[in-house]
Amino acid sequence: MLLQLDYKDSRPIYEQISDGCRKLILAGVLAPDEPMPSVRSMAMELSTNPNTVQKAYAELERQGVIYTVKGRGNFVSGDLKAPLGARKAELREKIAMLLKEADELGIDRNELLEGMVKK
Amino acid sequence: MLLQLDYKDSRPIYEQISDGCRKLILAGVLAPDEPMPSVRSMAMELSTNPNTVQKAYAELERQGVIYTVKGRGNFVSGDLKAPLGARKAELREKIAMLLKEADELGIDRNELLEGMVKK
Amino acid sequence: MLLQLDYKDSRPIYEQISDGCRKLILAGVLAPDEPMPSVRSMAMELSTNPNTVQKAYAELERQGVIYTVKGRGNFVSGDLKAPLGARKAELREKIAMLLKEADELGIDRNELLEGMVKK
Amino acid sequence: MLLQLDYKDSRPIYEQISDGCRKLILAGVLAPDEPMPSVRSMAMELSTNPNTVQKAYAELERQGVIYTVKGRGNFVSGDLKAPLGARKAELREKIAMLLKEADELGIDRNELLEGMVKK
DNA sequence: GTGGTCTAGACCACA
DNA sequence: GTGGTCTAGACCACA
Repeated sequence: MLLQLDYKDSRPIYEQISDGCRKLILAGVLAPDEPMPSVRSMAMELSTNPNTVQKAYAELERQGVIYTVKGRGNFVSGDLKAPLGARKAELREKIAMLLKEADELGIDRNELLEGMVKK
Repeated sequence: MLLQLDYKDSRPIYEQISDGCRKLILAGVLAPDEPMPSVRSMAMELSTNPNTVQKAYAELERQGVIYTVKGRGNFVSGDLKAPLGARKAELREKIAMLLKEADELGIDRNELLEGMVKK
Repeated sequence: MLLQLDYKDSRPIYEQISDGCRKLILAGVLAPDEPMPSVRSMAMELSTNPNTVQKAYAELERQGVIYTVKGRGNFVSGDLKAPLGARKAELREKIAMLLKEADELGIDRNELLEGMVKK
Repeated sequence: MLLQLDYKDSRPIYEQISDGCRKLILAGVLAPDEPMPSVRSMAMELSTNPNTVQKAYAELERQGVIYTVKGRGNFVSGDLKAPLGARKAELREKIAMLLKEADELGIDRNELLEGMVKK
């Protein structure tokens, strides 16, 4: 796995793990039905506690990004349309809030996005 | 003050207060050198702990948005150019990160910003 | 609180707690915006670990039955329509599955429900 | 066999197998004294662990649904009255519990069963 | 081997 | 005071 924990990050460790995995999975780096690293092995790799990884995986399962088979492990979800759509909606909402604040500060949206988006 | 606390907001109370005040001040709703509501009165108004308002004000002072005069209270900064510029840079950086994630998920930037920005 | 843990129950403790609380709340025993017992106090009362109660409360928050205010505690949700509706749908689905199995075994639905429902 | 495992099902694999087989047998799809698929072949067919199928068969034997002849295999019970009656009682009890919860939530039983039972 | 639950206890941010 | 995170470690069911 290509995950890197950052102790300066304000997000808790379990969230860095779930966010990182979700990103990799939704980006297609991990294929559907492929097994995730086991809770224990990922904990070893990241030098963290298995409970912390478990919490991250539980969140991913809740989001529909992975599924758990008892006694066998965790696997990348077969259908990622829903979680991908959900994430897209989240990104849109976050950007909308930031742009709204810019409006209130009198900052022009196009100026704020200068160089970030092709017109 | 036109502040409204939202307990479903994931941000802690003190941050909602400092974010809200900064927004109002940078948007020009509160004029430079005007006095801020006292810590006590704002705590009363928001039904929250004075320590919490204190923490919010400390953050605003750190950002240069307000200044404190011992024994007299807190006042809106006379020169808001620096904090306004800093906030603008923050907004840009946050949006950039969100757009980068969208790229990685294969979401087109223009599609993501659909209806949020005039072309 | 009127909660009783049952160690013979196959459900894990945290689920007994969340199920029990949800039942009490949705039944109207606890009023909206009333504070839940603190994580620590409920753990004491049930002679269980605070982490276990926390897990139960996290589940209730996810279901929209309670909301958490950092540093203040957990409170009964103000609007219980959604979780009540969700629970009703769950009950319907469970009953439907049981009735479907009865059909397959050749058991008449009306006979199975004998004495449980007024015609 | 017409069994289908569902990894999204919350029941463990062995229980899905025993539930599924019991359903087929009690519904008359498999005739009394007919041989069950061997543990090995069913494990192959379901791509699961033989231990898991073994556990499912043990459960079915305990319930009187099948019987085991050492060295020869597992066979559908000759007399299914007892297990059928037991299952019916189980279904009744489960439904009764769900209806009781509905009562406590103020949901009308007839409304909950809407469309599921002829009056 | 796998994940799931639970405990005891520490430490933190927040109000 | 409150909840949130994390660790270390035990024990269990399941495959």
